Amino acid sequence: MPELPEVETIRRQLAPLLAERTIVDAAADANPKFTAAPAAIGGTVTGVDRRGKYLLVGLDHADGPRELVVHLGMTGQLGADIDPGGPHVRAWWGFADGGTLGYRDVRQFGRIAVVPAGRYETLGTLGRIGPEPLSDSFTPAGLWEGLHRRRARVKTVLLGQQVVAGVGNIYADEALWRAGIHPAARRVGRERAAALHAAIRAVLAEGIENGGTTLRDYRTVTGEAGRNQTRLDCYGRAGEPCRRCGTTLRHAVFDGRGTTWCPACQPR
DNA sequence: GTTGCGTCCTGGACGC
DNA sequence: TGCGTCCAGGACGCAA
Repeated sequence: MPELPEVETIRRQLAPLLAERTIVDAAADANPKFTAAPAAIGGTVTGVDRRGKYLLVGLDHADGPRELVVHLGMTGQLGADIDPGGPHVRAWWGFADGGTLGYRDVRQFGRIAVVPAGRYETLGTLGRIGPEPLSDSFTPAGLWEGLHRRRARVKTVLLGQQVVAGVGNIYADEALWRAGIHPAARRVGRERAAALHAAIRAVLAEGIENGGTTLRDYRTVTGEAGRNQTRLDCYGRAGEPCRRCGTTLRHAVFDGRGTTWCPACQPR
């Protein structure tokens, strides 16, 4: 399930692969989530950026600068070696030099859009997305204010993308474990918000350093698995002893999301 | 405006 | 071995 570290890993591989190439052909699945892919035809790639979990491919186009926006959802994969006619391929783009870029997505939770550059207001979450967690715009005070305004569970707020961008289920569990905060807490003080701020940055930075977390579907552009899954302290370890205190980690569903936490280190 | 639940979607795991 | 059921979760729609 691609979160910020996985998407950033893909972005870093994709940028040199797509640089200055012109899209001359494309096709998409009938699912409306993907039908926008051909709107990139005619564009020359100017760069590959990322915002939260969204990949932003800049395009120099005759009708003005555009952006190809790709969200990988749960099982989305991008790759030059993805056969456009292969199973679960929802879209592909062909380049003037003859190569292709395929988008495969088994569960179809991803989505593709093409918009005028920088115009994200029609894209729901991306139009309201919060600060990049590894940038200076994400501060302990800003996180505290974002949490303080809300009465939802702290983990639900993190997953909402409006207080901080790019955090998904895995890294939310990991960051809350590191900060010692119960995932269902509805109030977080300034001190604990600062600890959570540091934890979010740390787990995401480590995730990027390790090339992302592969639990099942995630693969880089070159088809490799990430290495971060061996470093997880909390997510997916329910029933096992906490690495900090030895207490058995618990699992429950909060707001529809499977959640693992340590009842001793993360008291309610 | 906020919160929380249901839905989409499919392969794998599991039980019988 | 084969079948049915459950589970995973990001984003979005909708009701309260």
